[in-house]
Amino acid sequence: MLPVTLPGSSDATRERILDAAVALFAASGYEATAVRAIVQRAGTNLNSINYYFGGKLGLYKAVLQRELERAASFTAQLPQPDSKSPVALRLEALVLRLLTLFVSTHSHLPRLAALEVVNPSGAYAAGGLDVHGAEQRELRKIVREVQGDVSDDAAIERGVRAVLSQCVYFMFMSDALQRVGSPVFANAHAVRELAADITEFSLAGLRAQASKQRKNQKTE
Amino acid sequence: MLPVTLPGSSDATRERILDAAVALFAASGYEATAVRAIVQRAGTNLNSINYYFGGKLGLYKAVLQRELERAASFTAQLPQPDSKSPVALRLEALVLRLLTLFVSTHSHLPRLAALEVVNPSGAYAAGGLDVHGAEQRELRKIVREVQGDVSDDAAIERGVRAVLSQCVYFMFMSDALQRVGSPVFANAHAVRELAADITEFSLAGLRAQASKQRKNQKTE
DNA sequence: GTCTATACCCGGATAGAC
DNA sequence: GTCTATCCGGGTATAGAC
Repeated sequence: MLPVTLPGSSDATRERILDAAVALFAASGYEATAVRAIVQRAGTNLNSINYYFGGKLGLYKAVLQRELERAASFTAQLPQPDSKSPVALRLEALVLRLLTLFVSTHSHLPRLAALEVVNPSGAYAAGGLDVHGAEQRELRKIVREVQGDVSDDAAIERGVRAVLSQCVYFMFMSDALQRVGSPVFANAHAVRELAADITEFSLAGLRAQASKQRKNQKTE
Repeated sequence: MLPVTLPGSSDATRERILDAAVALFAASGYEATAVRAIVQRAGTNLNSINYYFGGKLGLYKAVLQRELERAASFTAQLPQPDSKSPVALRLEALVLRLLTLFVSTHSHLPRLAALEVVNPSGAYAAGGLDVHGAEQRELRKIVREVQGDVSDDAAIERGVRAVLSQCVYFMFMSDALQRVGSPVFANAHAVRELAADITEFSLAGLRAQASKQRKNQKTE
């Protein structure tokens, strides 16, 4: 057994490797990044990755884990409205939380996640967005609330998909949009405006879905 | 100069290579697929790729081009409503066209495009969705029409993004959803239902955006 | 225990001989 | 058109220096 992930072996070297690795993995994906490039950027020896993480895959997993933890602790400190607040407010807060996760310029998580969804590396078997399980559960709750009496499981799924897809869009596209030169979200203000817009759009959409459903149920 | 893309050098071998390549590129992406795997699948010699396409990259470009042409000729023969039809119908037809492009199980284009957007290979410089320029232009037109008098450029952008994001979602996610075991769209009927749902949702959303805009303009 | 230098083996792409 | 050789870069294992 190698001293791969022992928390006791905490070193600055380990962190330096992680910092270098997350940037390169995010830039080019798992397969395309060479360990030699990582150690060069980190200023360490070729074997350091093997020593600290047991190999390239171990390093990759450590990178993903650290990014997930950071993102979780970040969203945890975002303002969360009271559960008695009106749905509109709660939805807007949730959308903002999702967008912050997906578009944040200070984290490499969105890029890593996008790469992982499109081209799973096997590091996370069920590579999906189950990462954000808490957010998804809350979204379901809100959708059901807006749909009211007509909400069956299928209707909820449709609503969740409609809202979520508008947010995930930026996870996949923010880099591509930037590349083309489209207006991106530099500051927090722009993100808040976007969240408000998506909320407005989605609330109306959800209600329309529900009223359609109501009509269909009558004719049956 | 090598006889790389000359239409005259048409051979069955060339097509066999293309068929094998598109499947493998779509499965694993450009970098991850080995030339050896392609020729093995095609039943040709190792050097055949070099001979017909001048190299791996040349083959990849040829694959993309062929898929794009096929997709274009396919959507061209989809029913297109009269421009005098009500917006709802035109929007639904457009959404269906987009979804067909993004979710079609008989084409590898969506997967290739998703890979290319997230991880551009340089084969297409402005790697975006400008591919579907015609669809985007029509979408802008419809959005402006729904928004009516309050539509400025920014408002149109917001509307287009909201509708488009719901469709592109499936380009990125359909494989991941399938992997998790979520209900996917096996038949054309399911896709039509989805298109109807997205249209319903989006029409309501667009109108809400417009009325919000109207209110804002008053208070200014 | 932490870091370094080197050697190994594999697989990929391309080019040249036939 | 085909087969073979060559070269390169990849990740990993080993042995040794601090």
